[in-house]
Amino acid sequence: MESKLALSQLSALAQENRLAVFRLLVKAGPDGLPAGEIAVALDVPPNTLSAQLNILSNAGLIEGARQGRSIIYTANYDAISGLIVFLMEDCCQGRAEICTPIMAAAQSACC
Amino acid sequence: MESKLALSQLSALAQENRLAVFRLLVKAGPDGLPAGEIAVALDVPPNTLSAQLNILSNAGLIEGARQGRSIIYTANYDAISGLIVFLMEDCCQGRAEICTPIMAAAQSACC
DNA sequence: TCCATATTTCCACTATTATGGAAATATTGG
DNA sequence: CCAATATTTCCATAATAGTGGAAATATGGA
Repeated sequence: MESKLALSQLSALAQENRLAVFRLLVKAGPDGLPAGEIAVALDVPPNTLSAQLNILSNAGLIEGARQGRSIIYTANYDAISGLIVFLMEDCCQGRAEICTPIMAAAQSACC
Repeated sequence: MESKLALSQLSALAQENRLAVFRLLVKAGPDGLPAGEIAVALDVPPNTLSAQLNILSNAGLIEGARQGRSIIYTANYDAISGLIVFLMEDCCQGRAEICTPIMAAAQSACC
């Protein structure tokens, strides 16, 4: 069931620190950030952050890769794309006037 | 703080029944559905559903309007638009190659 | 006014989630 | 091998969210 994934992603994002982590990583781009820097940036103890990174990672929203002593986390752009598609997919059953302004707003916010 | 609203919307959507309610109302379109029909469709007791509708409504994702004995709920398309914008807004700081495929996927899922 | 219908509010109980101290694991350099 | 650094896992406690029975409120019709 596809909605299980969407649900886990929404749950993962539905928490202040995790939403901040995700947005930080989205901003950081493909290079990502090490866990320690995220912890400092958000002022969260490393073990607490670790649990939160794990939740985001299990939901597929971020990915971690060890690089030396650090673990570098990056946003998974495909996942957020999939989530947006899931939220939108039944939005315009023949009524393009409903969804066109939504896409236009997203488009202009992005590029 | 704009993220408070986004957080309440993500929390509202991060629950099986509420996500189902929201998607049902998105599909139902501008005419919406009465609370009772939603309760039957999702097989949830009316008082439980009422609490869930309230959470979605407080987050601004749906709106209820009394019509006779029923209360008709409709999806708030502006709210979901705003949430998508919030999740996307810092996604491409000069790197259009990151966000373009995301928007393209959303576009094709929608219209 | 009285009754049936539709939905909500109140409230207590249960379940899930968040948090961070302490200890464990992994890596690099000396 | 040992010490330092980076991060995670384990675990117990605290906080938040979900659930539905029972009663309350709102509306429309006889």
